[in-house]
Amino acid sequence: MSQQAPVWSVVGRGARGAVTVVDLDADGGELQTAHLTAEQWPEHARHHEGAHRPRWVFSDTASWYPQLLAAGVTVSRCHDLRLIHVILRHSQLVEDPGPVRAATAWDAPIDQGLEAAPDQGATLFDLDASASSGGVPHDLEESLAEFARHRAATDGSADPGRLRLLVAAESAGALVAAELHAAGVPWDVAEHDRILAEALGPRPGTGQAPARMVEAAAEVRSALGDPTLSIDSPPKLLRALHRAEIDVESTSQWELLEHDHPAIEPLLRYKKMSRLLTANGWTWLDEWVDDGRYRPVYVPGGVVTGRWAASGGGALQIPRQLRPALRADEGWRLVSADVSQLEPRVLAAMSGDSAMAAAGADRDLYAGIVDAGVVETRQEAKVGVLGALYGGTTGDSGRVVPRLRRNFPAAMRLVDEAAATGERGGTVSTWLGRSSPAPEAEWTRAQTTANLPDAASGEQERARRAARDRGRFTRNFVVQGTAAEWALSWLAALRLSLAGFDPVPEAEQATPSGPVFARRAHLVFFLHDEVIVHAPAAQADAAASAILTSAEAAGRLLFPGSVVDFPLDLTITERSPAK
DNA sequence: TGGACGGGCGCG
DNA sequence: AAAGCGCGCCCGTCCA
Repeated sequence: MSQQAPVWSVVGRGARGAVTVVDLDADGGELQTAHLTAEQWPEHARHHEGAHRPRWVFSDTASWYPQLLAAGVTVSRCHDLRLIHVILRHSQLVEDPGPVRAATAWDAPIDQGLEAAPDQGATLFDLDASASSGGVPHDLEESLAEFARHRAATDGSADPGRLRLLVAAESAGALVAAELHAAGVPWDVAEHDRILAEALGPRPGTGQAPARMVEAAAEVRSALGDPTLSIDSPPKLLRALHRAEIDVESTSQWELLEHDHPAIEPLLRYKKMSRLLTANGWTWLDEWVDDGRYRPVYVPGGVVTGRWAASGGGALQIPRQLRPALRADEGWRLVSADVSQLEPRVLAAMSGDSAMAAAGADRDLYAGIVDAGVVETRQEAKVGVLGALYGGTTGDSGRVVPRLRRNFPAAMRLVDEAAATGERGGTVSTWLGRSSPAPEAEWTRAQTTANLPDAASGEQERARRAARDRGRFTRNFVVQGTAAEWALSWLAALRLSLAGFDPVPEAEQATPSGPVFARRAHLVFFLHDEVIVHAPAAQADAAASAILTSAEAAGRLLFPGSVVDFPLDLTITERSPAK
């Protein structure tokens, strides 16, 4: 009897760290089962991956995959039950009611337990079988049952094709997130220290402020005539500003900039330094950079729109100022790419707005809007488009949006309708079918009571404001969420492409003791619309091509037949420019 | 003492 | 210059 090749391999944990792998055929029929010890499991995975390339079904990729990576095993594809559950549970494309809608252990909070155990995934086998990390079940029976619910929900959905793309992209993202953490961003500690010293003065002793901050603080106190002022306390600072007759409502930099007073310049300088020191100073360096690698913890699906979040290390907020600290290893290159104006392009594609697509035909969509005669300046175009995406109503944005509405009717109709749906308390969905969360009970209650005949006017106003707030959220949700889907599709294609690169010889490895993919071009950073690949110099051009090809593939996959393209700004450097 | 919360600011 | 969306992190303040 010939052995049928598995399409899916469902992984589950048994007693005392044992692992069971059940292979399924395309219809979910069980083919064979392997019972393994914790020690046997990575080797089994390596062999199984090499022989069959199944789609691995993990209860939670963040719990399973780091161990494989630590053992030098990578996999091509997976299905992340935890992440996909969240999507299917809320998607408007999925039949309702249905088995996947029922409350189960798979509804566990998304980040529980992850923060406690971001490294190496040792937790999964340290815990006994009844416990769970990440809040979701890891045992085989639960995983098989949940996986069957996923397939039923997807197959029976209003659009199985789109949902399958979303499921694959989200799961690929989970693999990428684990691999990014394992790889780490090559980080030049000396350069980081140099930037800090240049901005703040040399590293001070424990409990001491850097010299240049001390100077700036003294200048502020002197200019405000308050020798003991604690500048870090906004209320105290505000009172001191008022005493000096600087009439501001807050201590934020943009408001301070409007005033002319000798205290303003040193104060802004102090704030800038304080921010750098507390967010990315020497303490951050000590805590987050180890052995020349910065390893933030990524949280796929951490944002309701489908964007990733980060937990610890502030991966989403590395200041441009520190970009030069990203430096390729000797003999390696950083291949960086970001998409020009991803969100408006996504809007043009999903709405089929041919005028907006035409405006984006060249690399700069904002310049295209100016060239089309819609607005006078690039700045107006940018502010207007952001206003359209975010729901801006005031200032320049409010003035320009009506012009966009006339010139890009299809695009504007899509976001305007998303906003109207949100204001009514309705649900909107991304292009591939991720749906917005239902309004909170308190929101609904406020809308209901505000509509009663005897509602107070203040109550009505509050309810209207809450409705508009929600409208801006749903307006942006469809675009931000679809952009996230494009970016995940880009990542998914790119990581598979890079996985096909040949390993470089031992002597040229970036991190000889690092994960297996560190021997060839590999992803080291991802931020919404931007990727950085760390590549041996000889593979840099090929990596750049892979990045471009993957972006084209993502566009075709999501928007087949669309004329909208997604141009990249791409650079190959040894050291990341500050931009 | 310790958690919740908001101001402020970095990123897209 | 921000505005209008989405985040995370640090700080000070408030309150139990």
